Amino acid sequence: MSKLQLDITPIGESFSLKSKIYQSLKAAIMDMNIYDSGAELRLDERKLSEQFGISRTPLREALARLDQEGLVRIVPRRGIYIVRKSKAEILEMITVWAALESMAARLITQHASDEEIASLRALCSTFDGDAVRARIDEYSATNIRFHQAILKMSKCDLLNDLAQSLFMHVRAIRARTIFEKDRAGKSIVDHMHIIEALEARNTELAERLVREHTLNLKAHVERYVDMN
Amino acid sequence: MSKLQLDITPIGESFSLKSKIYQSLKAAIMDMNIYDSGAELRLDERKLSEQFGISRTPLREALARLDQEGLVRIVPRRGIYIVRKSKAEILEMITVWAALESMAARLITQHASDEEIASLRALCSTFDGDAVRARIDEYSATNIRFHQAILKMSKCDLLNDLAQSLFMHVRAIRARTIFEKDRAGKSIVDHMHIIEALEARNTELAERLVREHTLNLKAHVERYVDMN
DNA sequence: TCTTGGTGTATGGCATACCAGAATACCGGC
DNA sequence: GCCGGTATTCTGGTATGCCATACACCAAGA
Repeated sequence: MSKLQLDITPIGESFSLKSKIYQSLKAAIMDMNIYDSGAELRLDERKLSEQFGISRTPLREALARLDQEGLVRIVPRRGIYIVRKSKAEILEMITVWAALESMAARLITQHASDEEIASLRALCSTFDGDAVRARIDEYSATNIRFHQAILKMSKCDLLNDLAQSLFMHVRAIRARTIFEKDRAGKSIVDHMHIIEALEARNTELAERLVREHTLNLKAHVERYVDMN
Repeated sequence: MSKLQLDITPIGESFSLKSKIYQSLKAAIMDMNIYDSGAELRLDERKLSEQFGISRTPLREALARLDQEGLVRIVPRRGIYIVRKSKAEILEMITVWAALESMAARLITQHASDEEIASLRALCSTFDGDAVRARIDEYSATNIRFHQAILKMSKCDLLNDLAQSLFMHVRAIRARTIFEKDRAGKSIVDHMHIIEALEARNTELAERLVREHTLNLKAHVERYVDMN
């Protein structure tokens, strides 16, 4: 079947240099394990601009943006440093995450379709019992997708975007904590209960379960995670 | 009593040009009634840099920051425009605000001192009954301070900062809606109930009251505010 | 040996010049 | 008078160079 209409080009997006640099730097920082004690946390404008093969201006704009997002800190006439979040800051982020995601759950019970809610089961049912222990990393990815799906399903872009930007900072911690198998097992049970509450359109219960689930993570981090 | 020690200057902070420009522009945009149909929404880099008496570079950095915060939109090779938030976006902001402030209330019941909570009464008791109608603008300011005090009392900086950045966008709407005297009266009653719940350390109730109070504002805006 | 002053260097802040894409104005042909 | 094409201009993007400050190192004097 031949095309009857012009399939307009994917618009190419024509990314500017600064946005490409921004994404590249962000990815690089997030890939790097910044909580490793031997990590190099200092960045150099001129060296980076040389490595990227661009001038300092777009690089500076990208760095300024990362600075605003809290991934990097620019100290006038001192240097640019990758930020290592303190434990207190991580805990605050998890707290805010709890606020956002519980509101998302509330919205889902009011606005999402049954089909959408049902789709959450796919992000949960793949694992049960011992399967978790065997494929921890795979479970971890699914776990993350579950929470992101909830945020997205709220259909509130702002809620989703804010949570996303928080997640960026918390992901390293989250991945670390999930390794304790007790938490992984309990997590799946929590998720099932959350789905059931959403399906029952029980607004208050869904909100509470989501909040408690995340606040449990907070308590766990507070008690057991040592960040030097 | 004469000083026995040098009172070292508060270090002057030595704000950089870009941060000064940023604050100046931000204040200017917020002062301006951008929802007036006759408002000039276009900004010109070169003209602004001339008016400020600086070069384009720091100005651009300030604008980039405003762009990120959503106050301004930079369109490559087209222009820089002051953003007029859509009603949908305002509603999303109020929703997120509700999530944040209700979490703040929760934290207050757990961590704030009795004295702190009691101090909220000062932001509420000054007005009763007819006094509101007489001094609407004064009440409006107090009303705003009440909510900001709650956010701050949560002692969660992130929560406070995020809410603050949302508030910047919503303030114009908030000021407008408070003029209906029914809302002002009901608002005071709500505030009193919130304070009582906080004092009773009733976590769930305080959280719910705060959330409902803000979601009521959302419903009101959704129903009655016309933003063209 | 310790302190102090100076100098060199590294680094980000700022100014300026040029570039490329987009909108608009202008002009010629139909 | 209308349409299409070209030239000009307007605008943000990028490159580059100078400047001010913070720090390190070194030398001279107490």
